[in-house]
Amino acid sequence: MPEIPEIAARASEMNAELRGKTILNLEVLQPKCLNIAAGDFITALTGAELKGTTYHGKWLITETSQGWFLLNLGMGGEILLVTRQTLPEKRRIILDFTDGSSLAINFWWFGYAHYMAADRLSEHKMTAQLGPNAMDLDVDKLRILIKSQRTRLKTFLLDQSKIAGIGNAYIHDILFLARLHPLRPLASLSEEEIAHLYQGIHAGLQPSIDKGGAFYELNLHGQKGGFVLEEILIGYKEGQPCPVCGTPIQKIKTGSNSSFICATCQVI
DNA sequence: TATCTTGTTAATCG
DNA sequence: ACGATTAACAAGAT
Repeated sequence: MPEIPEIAARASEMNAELRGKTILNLEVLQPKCLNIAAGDFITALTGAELKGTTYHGKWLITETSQGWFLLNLGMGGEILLVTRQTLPEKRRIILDFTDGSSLAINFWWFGYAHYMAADRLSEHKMTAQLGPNAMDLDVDKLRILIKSQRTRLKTFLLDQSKIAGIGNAYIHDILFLARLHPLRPLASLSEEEIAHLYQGIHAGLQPSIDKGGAFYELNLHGQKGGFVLEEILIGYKEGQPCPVCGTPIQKIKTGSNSSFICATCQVI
């Protein structure tokens, strides 16, 4: 479940370690994750030199000498810098570089590997529709976004077209830190509560950003992120005591997904 | 075996 | 048009 902390770490690693590598050839083991035919994808990127990598929401965006390479790891996956001799068992796309290294990309379930021509990045719908990165929002922009919506808080935070990069893993702690219930109607939030939400987004994401993402995702060298289970406050801790008041943490249904809350600290 | 899970889009209904 | 809900899609763990 890569969200902002994991994606930011991957972008930084790719930016530092892949820049300057030239693609010798590509192997596509799962054509359905592409946005164009596999043959066209391979033709487009063969011979391309990788440049910088940035991210927008859950998308990794790499500039190459022959256009854009965009990756979305979906519900989780690995981007491993290996060689043909050390290929991981699970891979869906492989980029072989002229220096003998290879990039093996896997999604554990859904994911996307897209190509856009150099002058057509703005036509890539899935990234063009994204809102600002969660950590780039200031409290005034957040207030304006909230005023224009009438849904519930959790739905809003997960809507990538409003705020990009928050997923259903970090959101439990973000809402707990803000002392807000996931089902709160947006329109009922006070100015003070919006300020708490802003602080919750930062306080919930920053520790993991500082540690290269969560333990359940791997970096380019197969090492786990430094943000460990013990640092998660209430997410996935059903039945354990709330760290603030001791009330057992509850798992509740919020629409089609689940949320972990402290029913004492987070009142609707 | 049946159910659950991290993402995103599309279709539908009110 | 908007919000809510559901299904679908390429798996894997329990």
